[in-house]
Amino acid sequence: MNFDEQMAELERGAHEVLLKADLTRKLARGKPLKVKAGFDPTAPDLHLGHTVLLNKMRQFQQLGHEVIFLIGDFTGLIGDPSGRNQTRPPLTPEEVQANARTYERQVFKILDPERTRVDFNSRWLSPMNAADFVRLAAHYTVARMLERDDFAKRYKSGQPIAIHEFLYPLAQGYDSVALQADVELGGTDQKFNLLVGRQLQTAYGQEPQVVLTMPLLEGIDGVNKMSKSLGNYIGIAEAPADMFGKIMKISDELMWRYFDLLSFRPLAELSGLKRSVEEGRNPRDIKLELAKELTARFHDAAEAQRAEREFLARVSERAVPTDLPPQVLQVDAGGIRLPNLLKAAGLAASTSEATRKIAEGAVRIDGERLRHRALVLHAGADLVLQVGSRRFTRVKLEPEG
RNA sequence: GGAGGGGUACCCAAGCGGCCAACGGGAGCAGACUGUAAAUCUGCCGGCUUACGCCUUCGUAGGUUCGAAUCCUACCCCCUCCA
Repeated sequence: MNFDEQMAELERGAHEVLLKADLTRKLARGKPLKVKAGFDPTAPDLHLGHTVLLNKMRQFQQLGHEVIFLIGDFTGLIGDPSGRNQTRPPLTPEEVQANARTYERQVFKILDPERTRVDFNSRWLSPMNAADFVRLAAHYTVARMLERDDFAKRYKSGQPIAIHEFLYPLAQGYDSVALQADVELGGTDQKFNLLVGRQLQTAYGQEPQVVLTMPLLEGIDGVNKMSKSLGNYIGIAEAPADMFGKIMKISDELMWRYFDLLSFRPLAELSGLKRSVEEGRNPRDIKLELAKELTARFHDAAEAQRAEREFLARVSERAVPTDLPPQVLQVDAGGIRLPNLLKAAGLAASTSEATRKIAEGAVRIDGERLRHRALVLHAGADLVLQVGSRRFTRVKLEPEG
């Protein structure tokens, strides 16, 4: 890969590169760069949104650079002011370690463990004393701090800004100093913090890092950024069938966004796919490719194949899945009424909801629609229950006792 | 420290003695449509009940009343303004 191709690859999908000239210069030296990205210590449950950044880190690795996966266990104590999350309960060292292990398990599906250094910023921030912090704070001005969007807004509208909130960008910026980072990656919402790093590095006599921001991935609703609390996420630890199904559920438009930010396919191939849809190819087939690629990444190719087959059978041909693990439920001699069974099987939150779903025609038994709410099932039955088109479960009824 | 405003279901938000399980919007779920979706239209959206009805819910605890989310008292919490 020549130099220009390398630059193009690194800029792919990026929202901004500051300064590009710095990156060019650093790369031109031909030495591996130290590439840093910070992660919150509290949320080890990664979803596809997080992987946008990881994918970029992976690219750097593939080009031979050193990636530092930095867990912000110290900054986690402060809490990034941009979030509305107020004061967080401090994590114990044991919790931080446990979360770190969870991270590693998930992250190495994308990153190369050989070329990843996992570090914790408490390593250099905890030993700092008050005087050290005063010296650090002296390198930045209030005026510059107030340039930050949310600070500016709050200041203007008279909303409180706690002093300690200023420490977050400073501490994060100091991480770059401590690591002597060449590049820091982050979401667009991190831009300010990343730039503080540049400033502080200069103040500490270092060459400033390159800041590369990645866009925030929209969740499966296609509107809000992907987040667990909004429930519009696809977790990377989800079962193949769930992951596949969720990806297939996104809109055609959003699909291209996912291709850009999540797929490892070369740009040329993507434009080929786009063209083929414009020429009349069914977008569904392209979406299947995306679902397969991502499912294979977090599981494996065989599982992805299987998920695809099941998806096609279930959704396109409306078939009932064949090899569901049965749930065994005990019923007494009088049997169990359908709404209660749906609740017991976990397909409805309450019998009231189950009753409604039956009335709506959403409930099927062995693929057959059923509108009879008073139906009673007895021990010995072995059937597949279904609510809507996607939720299935197989139950076996056994006599009580 | 003083003055005022407010806490309603997953979220926003009406209601201000009975017609309130509580308007409306969003989210969600389902049905129709489809290319799987999206968009659109329709329905549902507290729990229990073989449907007759019953039970719990409007910050918390009491009270007034035949009857309260709505009135009274105390308490808790949030916000705004002034100092």
